[in-house]
Amino acid sequence: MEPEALAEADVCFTRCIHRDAVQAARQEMADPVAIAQLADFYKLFGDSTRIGILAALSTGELCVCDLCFLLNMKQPAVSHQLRILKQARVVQTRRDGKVIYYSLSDDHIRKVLSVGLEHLQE
Amino acid sequence: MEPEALAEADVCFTRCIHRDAVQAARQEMADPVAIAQLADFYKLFGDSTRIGILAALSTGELCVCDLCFLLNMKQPAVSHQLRILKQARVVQTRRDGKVIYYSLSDDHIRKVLSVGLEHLQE
DNA sequence: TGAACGTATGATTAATCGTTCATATGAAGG
DNA sequence: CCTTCATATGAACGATTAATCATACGTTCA
Repeated sequence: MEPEALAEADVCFTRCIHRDAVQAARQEMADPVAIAQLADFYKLFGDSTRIGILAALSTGELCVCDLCFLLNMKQPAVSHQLRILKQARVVQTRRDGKVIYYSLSDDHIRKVLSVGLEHLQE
Repeated sequence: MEPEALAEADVCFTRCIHRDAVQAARQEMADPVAIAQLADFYKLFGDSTRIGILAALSTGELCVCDLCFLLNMKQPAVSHQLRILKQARVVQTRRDGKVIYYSLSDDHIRKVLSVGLEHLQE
């Protein structure tokens, strides 16, 4: 028994497989690593708190407390999400004395937001 | 005490608030409803299984079992995710006898995928 | 109509994730 | 230095969610 047939039976006990279409998809689509990275990237946008933060920062830099006030959230909650966004290099920081200003690190982020908003108002 | 000051103290006990920047952000950024919708939309892309399905379907229509085989997943898992994607009108179906073919419902979806992939390979 | 097959659904479990409280860090000013 | 203030961090809890198993549905064909 060849390995492909084994894997096939392993996931679904059926013979309805369009091998040509599957083969084509396998070649055309992004590799699994890119898929996983893409999911991780979009996961950042899949939370209303973080989207709120990003939408706010898309209008200009803000400090942590601005975001707390604007989004009506507690400070640790905001800081935790900012940490996630910063680790993913989606936002960047600038320090001025005791205040730390956050801003979008990339214009790509702004584009992702706008593409999503476009889709919603089709 | 005016209501704004009350809300302010409620979320963070600090006075570091740039009222002009917050005010500007509040006017420029999308309304909270749109923000929530946007998060729900991107949540669909924030899972590697669903992104895998969408990436596969971006190459053409496939049946459930094709996706099982291609992504090496069990059939109920695929069906559950397809159900979520269909409810969100991200994919659509076509029936041919016993087989149900899934495809992307919209070219916007393809664009979202490509914008994300662009960002990753900067 | 009854068997076979592709797909959908329900309940359950396991793991992920965001918020919260409490506390720590680190810079500025007296 | 010692306090104040803006922000960060850690632990714990609660909620969401995806995979799994078992089973139901609906179409086709003999």
